[in-house]
Amino acid sequence: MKIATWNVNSVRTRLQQVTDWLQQHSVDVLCLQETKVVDADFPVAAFEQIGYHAYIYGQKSYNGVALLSREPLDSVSYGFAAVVEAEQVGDLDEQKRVITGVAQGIQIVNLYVPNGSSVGSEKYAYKLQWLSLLKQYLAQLLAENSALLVCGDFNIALEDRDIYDPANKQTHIMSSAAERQALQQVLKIGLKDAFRKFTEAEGHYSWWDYRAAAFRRNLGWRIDHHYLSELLYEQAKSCVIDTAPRRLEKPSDHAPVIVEIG
DNA sequence: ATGGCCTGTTACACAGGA
Repeated sequence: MKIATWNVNSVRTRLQQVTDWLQQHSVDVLCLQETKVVDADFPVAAFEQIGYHAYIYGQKSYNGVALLSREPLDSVSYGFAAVVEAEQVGDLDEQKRVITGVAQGIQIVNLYVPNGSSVGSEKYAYKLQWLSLLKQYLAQLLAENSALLVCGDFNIALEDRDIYDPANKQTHIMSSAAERQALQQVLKIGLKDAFRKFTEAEGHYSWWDYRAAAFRRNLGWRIDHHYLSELLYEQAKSCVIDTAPRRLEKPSDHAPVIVEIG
């Protein structure tokens, strides 16, 4: 079973690229982030025409996540509040960043973690608070299903080898100590990085800034991840970043990451 | 040293991204 994650930076702008990619790769489930569209305007038909069911959770202009699946998914739910007590969630579901569903028994969680803007900002505090709630949310899901896959755009590079230049990591968003610690706390419930099961080397990234010819120079960050529960980690067969779509005209700034289970 | 680009909005610059 193949599951992919891809921050497409607007599903409408990237529609042709995403449908082309699906037809070339025929993954079982594709998790999209930054769809940037309200549900009524999501291009559902374009995906149904190529054999995918679409489960969408969007908002106007910003954020937005979706699950595209060859087979219908079971138990699809939207936001933290489907799992965690409402008083714990507070306003953290206002931005549409969390969707989950079950495919062939695997609980697939698709996340768009807040960017955080800059270290010490209000958005940064929001990001850390959001990650704290995420831990509760995932712990509860894992207690109900030991086959848990958590993927998406985490906006965090966990290790220095995940960054082209870690020189300013402490002050840079996506690599500060507090962000890394917050994500480590989440992973402590029993999740492991699928990519690092197969690849130890540095220089593998999933996001490159549009500016300064960053992709051509491979000045990137690995911030899009597949985290697997122990059960699935043992079954993982491969995990690769597909840089081909990043080379196209008008690409997303992120590349898709594909994991194969069982 | 800085910022460089891209998307969506009811826009004709801005916020937000990372």
